[in-house]
Amino acid sequence: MPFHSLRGLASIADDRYLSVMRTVAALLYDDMRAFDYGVIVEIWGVDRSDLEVPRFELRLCSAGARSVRLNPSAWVDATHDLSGFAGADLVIVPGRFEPFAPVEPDVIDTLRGAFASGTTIASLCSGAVVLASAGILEGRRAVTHWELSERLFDDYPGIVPERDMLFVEHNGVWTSAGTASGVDLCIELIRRAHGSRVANIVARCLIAGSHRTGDQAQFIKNPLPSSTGRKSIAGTLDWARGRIHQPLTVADLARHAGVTPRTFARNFVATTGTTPGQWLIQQRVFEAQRLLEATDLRIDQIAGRCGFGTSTMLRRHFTRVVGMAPSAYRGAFQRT
DNA sequence: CTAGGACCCCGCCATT
DNA sequence: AGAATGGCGGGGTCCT
Repeated sequence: MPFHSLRGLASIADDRYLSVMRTVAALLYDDMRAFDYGVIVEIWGVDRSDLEVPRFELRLCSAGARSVRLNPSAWVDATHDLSGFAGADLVIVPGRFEPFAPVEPDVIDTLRGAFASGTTIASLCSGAVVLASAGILEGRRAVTHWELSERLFDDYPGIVPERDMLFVEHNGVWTSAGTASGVDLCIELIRRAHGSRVANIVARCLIAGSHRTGDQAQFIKNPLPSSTGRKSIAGTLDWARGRIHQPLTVADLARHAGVTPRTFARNFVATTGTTPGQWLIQQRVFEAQRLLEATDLRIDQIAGRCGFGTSTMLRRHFTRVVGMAPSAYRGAFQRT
């Protein structure tokens, strides 16, 4: 199965391109989080070509190609030294348990070089500190684990701080809040490069929720569906997804749930981490992605079927959420 | 692109 | 008291 080429498609607000992404270089260094290592290997290191997922070349790069010590304790062998960053489509920097400990100058230089050459760069958890110390986050929106936010943003005032996000992208640089949200970030990277169909397959393999978007809060007060109301939030979400082609409003959802809009919105945020209106838009965009990939419907027909009244509305929200226009998305990902 | 009306979101407070 | 709810206002976003 050929790779879809994204060359020539602009990422958000920048001329940096998310290229085809088949070579992924991960930084290995001492004290790195075993979980982050696991995420990287699980996402890009497992051959799922039998499920029509592109095969990736995963390079595990450390200074001098030395073995590194994971935390909690394990040793991992590198496959490349730092020259493995060259020519990669994505460089990914995992977190450490001592995030502010100094990093070898070679690593910083190599990261800067990769960034300067236009490579997409992503950090997991406290890996954002390494990006910051390389100057890569200067002037960019970034997020990190909530326990590190204050110090990171104090130490590097040039960063545009984001706090209530799971992950964020700014001009080809991606940062994620930590641990589990790294999975969400990695799946989103795959979605951008290979489409939501492939991303959903990978998410399914990981038994991960494939629809956690970056703009959700890091804290979800009540992660289990509350059944205290007449009908659960989850039930209302299913109901709404089943009629996403209709012009639903937040008031409609509240009515279905049997509570006032104020209470509904409050419970909704506590349960899902996002607001009802944003969730609706997100669901409509998901449906639009599905239709763009799987059908030949015109853009205005798709707008009607996913609940956007007009193609203008579809284009506006789609571009904001996905990072490219609907037509470009179809050109890259439509199954023929 | 702009305008203005509808809708959404959130803090605040009273009520249950 | 403490928790959950619902009403209200205004500032922001969305939509026609």
